[in-house]
Amino acid sequence: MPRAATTSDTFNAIAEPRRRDILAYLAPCERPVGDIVLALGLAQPSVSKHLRVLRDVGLVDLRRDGRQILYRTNADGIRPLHAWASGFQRYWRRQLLRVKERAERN
Amino acid sequence: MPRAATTSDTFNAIAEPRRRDILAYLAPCERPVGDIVLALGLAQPSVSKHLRVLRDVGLVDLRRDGRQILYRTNADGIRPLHAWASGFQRYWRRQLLRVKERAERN
DNA sequence: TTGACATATTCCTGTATAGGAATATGATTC
DNA sequence: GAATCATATTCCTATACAGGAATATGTCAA
Repeated sequence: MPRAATTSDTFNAIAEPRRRDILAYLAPCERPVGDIVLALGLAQPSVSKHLRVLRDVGLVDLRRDGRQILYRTNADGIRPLHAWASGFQRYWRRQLLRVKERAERN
Repeated sequence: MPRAATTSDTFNAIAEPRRRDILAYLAPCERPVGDIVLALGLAQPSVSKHLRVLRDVGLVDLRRDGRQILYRTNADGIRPLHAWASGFQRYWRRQLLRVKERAERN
């Protein structure tokens, strides 16, 4: 079996560096596709396809405005990722504590 | 071009659900490979290969103990992921604030 | 309606897998 | 050293996919 489908898994969606770039670019405020194309220097179809994936997993929302389509990040979509990473924090603390203790013992 | 290599990118490494399972299992304390195999019900070669990837991107460390090899999560390896996700938090707050304001206005 | 603009969707291809099976490496005990 | 236990590494195959090119869809203006 190959890798899991990007469309079904948020983690796979953000595995692609360009999609992370797009998310970062959209984070401050919503933008039309054309702006993303110019800002990141990617081909328009490529951007559209990445946006499609991000949309399928709920990482971005869109809204039509005349000829343009404005995209924006979706807080709820990103939250699970943050939650997952945060879940390890208490273990990090424990690890850091251990390191500290070892240092003090010597 | 296909997706980026799992070995070069932390995000790709955690894109695989089984690797996330392994990380979660290792988070509380270090474990030999055999324990992971039993706990997650995966084939031994499969686990070894996943551990290889996790190791290459610095998400886990290992230590030999006789015949066994004990693996443990590496806090420093996971921190960048958490940092990335956290970077969006201030925008989430802004979004949540907007939602709240709209609600109060109505 | 015709054209121009903005974005989305095929179609095609090379590539990096993930899993299974078989095998190799390494360490321990007798 | 031989047998055994624990883990790693090939080799093979099917598959999802990212990018490029071409095309389709949808919207506005004249």
